[in-house]
Amino acid sequence: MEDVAQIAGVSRALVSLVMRDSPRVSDDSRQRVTEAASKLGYRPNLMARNLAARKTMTIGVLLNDLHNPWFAEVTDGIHASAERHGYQLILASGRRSPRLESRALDTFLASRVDGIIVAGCRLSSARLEAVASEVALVSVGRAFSKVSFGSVTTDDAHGARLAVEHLYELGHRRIAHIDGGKGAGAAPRRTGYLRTMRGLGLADTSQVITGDFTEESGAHGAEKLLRGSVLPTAIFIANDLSAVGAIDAIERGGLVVPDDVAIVGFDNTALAALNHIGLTTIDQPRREMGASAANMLIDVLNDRSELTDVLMAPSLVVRRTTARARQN
Amino acid sequence: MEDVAQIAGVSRALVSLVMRDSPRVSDDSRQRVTEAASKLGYRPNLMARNLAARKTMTIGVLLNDLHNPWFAEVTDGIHASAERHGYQLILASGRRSPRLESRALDTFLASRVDGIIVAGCRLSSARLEAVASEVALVSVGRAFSKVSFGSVTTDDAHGARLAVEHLYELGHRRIAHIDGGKGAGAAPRRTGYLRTMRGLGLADTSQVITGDFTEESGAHGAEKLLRGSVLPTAIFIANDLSAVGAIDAIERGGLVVPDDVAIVGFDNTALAALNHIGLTTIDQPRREMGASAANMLIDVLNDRSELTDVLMAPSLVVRRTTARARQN
DNA sequence: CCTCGTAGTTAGAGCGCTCCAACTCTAGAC
DNA sequence: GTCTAGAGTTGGAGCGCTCTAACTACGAGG
Repeated sequence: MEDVAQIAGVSRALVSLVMRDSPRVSDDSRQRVTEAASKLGYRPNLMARNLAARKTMTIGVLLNDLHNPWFAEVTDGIHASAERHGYQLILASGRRSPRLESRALDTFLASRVDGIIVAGCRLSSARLEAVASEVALVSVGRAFSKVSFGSVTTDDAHGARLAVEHLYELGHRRIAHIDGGKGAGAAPRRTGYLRTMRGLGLADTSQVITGDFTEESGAHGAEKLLRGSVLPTAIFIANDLSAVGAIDAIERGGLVVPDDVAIVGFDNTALAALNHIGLTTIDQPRREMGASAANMLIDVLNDRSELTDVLMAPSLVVRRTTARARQN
Repeated sequence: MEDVAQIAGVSRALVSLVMRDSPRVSDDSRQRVTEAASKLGYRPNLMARNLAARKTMTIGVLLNDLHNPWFAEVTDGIHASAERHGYQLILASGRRSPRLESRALDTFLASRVDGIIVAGCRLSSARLEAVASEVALVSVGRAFSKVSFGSVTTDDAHGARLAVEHLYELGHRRIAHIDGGKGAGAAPRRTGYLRTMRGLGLADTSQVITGDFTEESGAHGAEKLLRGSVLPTAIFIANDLSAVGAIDAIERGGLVVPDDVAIVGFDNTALAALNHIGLTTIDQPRREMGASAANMLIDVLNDRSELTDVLMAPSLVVRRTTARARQN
């Protein structure tokens, strides 16, 4: 920086101003500095800058699992919002391990990020609260009750309701559910299903099979249903991956989707959209969730608002795995 | 840090040594410092540390597309190796845009990362070379000829050969190829296909349809083949996603996979492994590629070796979209 | 009893930047 | 011609750490 200043014939402070795009620099000086900088291949040192400025303009984003496209889309939303407001992103993957997640958060804190967004985080409420006491934090995809950080989640119960009502309107009455066990969002989807069934007067035909969001659990769940005495005419399944497993099991069992059994998934991942699969499913506005989380965080960082809990509305996406129920 | 030193009754420098796990500290002092630190909630400032130490022990990882699971697995490999050697990772997503990729690299340089790994990067050789002149760089998934940085890639041509030979051994003779156009790795896969066909004396029945690695292009390619006068009995397709599109088109055309047309994909993504799809494909050792790239980089950073070009061996994964050719 | 080596510790000079207060220099108002 | 405002610029004091070289004990060796 010193050298750039010397070549441009100005002071170090002026170079700093130019580098930060300050408006209080004459065009003449600006150009001289810019030229000197590029001639020397000078590039401001971010660490020194952040250290001196006492802020980093970066947001730490902790992704639970890079393998799940859900996170990619949430990140897209975060990215868009952060970029618009001039914030940098630094990503870290927890690789499904709470230990790694915790360590990544420590790194964020040590790097003095201005704020943190955790997506699908498995960490305990207490741990997150400890982190949130040092820096603003927003959780997306998982809600926490009365805590010191914000959250953005989908209304899973409502999504379940959309799925069941869609099937009901198609004439289905025996609607089963393969759930996601203890996974994130599984509980509200399950209770949403049960409550809607009850509301429609179908309480006595409702049936929940335990699953765990994997393809295999979907297949097992479907097989279990196929073996039952009364076959359901439709199955609402807690996520797309499980739904694909279920479809597979059903077809192997010699039945046809959607003619014999209609299927509704959850998440609307790219998987569901594949033509070969064409899964009817419940969409979560993932990009918007990411953007909303980032906006909330940035607003808080600039003292424009408080951290809150945002609930997003899911929506039904009809494809080819649901059809009108046959008379039977 | 000053406060911690005071409470522990030692000097600032000693606190620094304790924080860095230096062995030249007595157990007594170490404990006193540790206690004082946790009492004060003190956490070393990474920026200040890196600034003073003139190294960051972090590797910047540029991922081209978070949506593609290929990158997640490569990252897993990088992560494992980096962790073992005490390096941090900072991830950035280029979101398929060369502009964003370039900007992410600038951020890495400004952050003074010790090294950079780019995965599936779309940037020009010249741009990467400019970056590589400032800091060690390794490219994974895309090879460059005689340049100043390392690379780790799969032997795509060999993979293509495995695919074609597999089909040949099953009795197929009319084997078409739907390629990946200008995408990364598409060219060697195409030439590998052509060369193998020629080697097997099938030059006159070889046929290349242009694609672009998307599902749609696979479907279009298959439709084009279906409209042809002589239907191939097998198709080798440049990646799994396109292969799924092709299967879809073939089934919509009233034909059966693999009985009427056998299909081989490339990449062995999770998609291929789905039971509902069961795609025969060519596997790339993605984790190993990531680990290899990280190892190479770290070795170079510690002056243990030079940057080189590593070629990984792909392998055939047989599932249910290939079968013995019918007599016809 | 006096060196000598070693483990443990320390002061102080940076690392490369931002920010503040103060300064200089026009140009317009009177 | 003086005064003032504001634009443009400057020096210097940090930001929170590491690192070097030097210093202090303290027991072993002569």
